[in-house]
Parts: sequence; C-alpha cells; structure tokens
Amino acid sequence: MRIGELAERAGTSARSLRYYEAHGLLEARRSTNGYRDYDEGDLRVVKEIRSLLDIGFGLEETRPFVECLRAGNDSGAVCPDSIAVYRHKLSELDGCIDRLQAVRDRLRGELDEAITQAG
Amino acid sequence: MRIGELAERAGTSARSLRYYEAHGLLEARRSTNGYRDYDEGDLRVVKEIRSLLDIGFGLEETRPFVECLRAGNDSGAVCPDSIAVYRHKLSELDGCIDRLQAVRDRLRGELDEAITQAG
DNA sequence: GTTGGCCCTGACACCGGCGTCAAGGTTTAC
DNA sequence: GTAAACCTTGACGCCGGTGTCAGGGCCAAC
Repeated sequence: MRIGELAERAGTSARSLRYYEAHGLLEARRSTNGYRDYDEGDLRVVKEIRSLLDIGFGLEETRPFVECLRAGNDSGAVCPDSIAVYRHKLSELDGCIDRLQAVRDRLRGELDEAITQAG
Repeated sequence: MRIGELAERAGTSARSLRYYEAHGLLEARRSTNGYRDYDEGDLRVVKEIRSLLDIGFGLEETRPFVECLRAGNDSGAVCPDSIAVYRHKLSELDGCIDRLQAVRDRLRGELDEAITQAG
C-alpha cells in the first residue's frame, strides 16, 4: 500500500510516517515510480509507534518495540530492551505524578489561604 | 538596583527579567545612562513570578498575581482574577494527574503482561 | 489533453521560556 | 589609560512531533 493509505489506516499523517522513516523507525520499499510501498507488517509497526507516542513515550523510546516487532515477535513489548523502557517510563511516570501531587496539594493550600484572606 | 542585582536576588537571570518586561509583567525606570533601575517592589514581583513559574504556571497566568501585587496587596493571590487562575490551574492539575495515573496503571498492566510472556 | 488526486523532497513554522552570542556603550578600579 | 565588569538592543538556537507550503512528477478518468 502507499503512504496515504497506511497513514489513514494507522490513524496518522503521511508527514509523520516520513518523519518516522527519517529517524530509522520505518523502512519502505519503493515502487518503480519512487512511491513508498508498505505491507501489513509496517502497519503493525506504525500502530505500535502511535500507541506508545499517545501514552507519552518519546519517539526514540519506541525504537526497542519496533525492533522487537521486526524480530518476529507477536508483541513489541516482550523483548528485554522494551521491558527496560517500560520500567524506566513507569518510574518516570511515578515521579511525575508525585511531583504533580505535591504541587497540587500546595496549590490547594494556597488557594484556601487566598480565599480566606480575600474574605 | 540594576538588572544584575535584581536577577541574582530573585534567583534568575537578566535575560529572564528582560523577557518579563517585554511581556509587560515588569516595568523599569531608567537611569540617565539608560540602565534599568529597580526597587524592592520589583523584587517582590519577580519573586512572585518565579515561584508561580516553578509550580508550572505559564507566564501569562502570572499576570493577575503581578497586577494584584501592584495594586498594593500584601499577597498577589488575594485578588479575584488570581483566585480564578488558581482554581483553573488546580482543576488542570487534577485532570493531568488523573490522566497520568490512568496511563501509569495501563503501563503497569502491559509491563506485567510483557514480563509474563517474555517468561 | 487536461483535470484532479496521489506522490516526491526540502524547508520553514510552531510553542515557551529562556541561553547565548554579537557589537556596542558606561562605569569603576587600578 | 586601560582592563574588567557591568549594561544596552537584537537576533538566532533549542526541543519534538507535526502542519503546511513550494515546486515538481506520476497516473487514471474524462
């Protein structure tokens, strides 16, 4: 399939697909006319990338998952590198949540105080 | 005092102070040589901006607090507009935390699953 | 043969709060 | 008189993923 169809089926844009390619996450055979030519495996790769990006992964962090898929695994998440990224992201998320929670509580307190003083 | 001293006392950079001024958050008298001249009130304003930025406010969101301080209030937070921004930010934070928490839980589940499958 | 829809590459724009450099003027200390 | 440390304005760079435009080629339908 060509890039437009892949983009639509993966719920993204042709621009993004070229971007992923430029960063070595997606490869494309070329038709004789120079158009990119993709298959179903590429669709799975792009879907994997998209779902990870949606979660908040950076593009680089999706690389182990892509390679894991390419290595023939049913899931991109079962390889050691992918799992390591998962763990890292999880602790990153925990830290982020903790910080936000602390800010939230502090803000809540300051809001209450401001309301009290404003009467 | 001049911009370097204000920056140091407020824990920021001269660049930032000029940036705040360019966005109408800070005004400066000028000495005869053209140098910016600040007083203690300006220091309080900058400190207010800094602490809000540190919490995660955008620069625009600090404006009501600055104006509240300039209006002669002891705290920048006691004016209605400031309180409104506080409320808005609080709900924004709550939403953000909820989303992150959902992502976290999902990630945790996927990690467990990946580990199980990777055996 | 021409219109329209797809594709190509390359490159600028965005957002936000700065860092940092350029090219100059001023003041202080020696 | 000169070095050093301050100040001025103006402008580009960053980060990351993507939108969007420019300028062009390919192909199918009419």
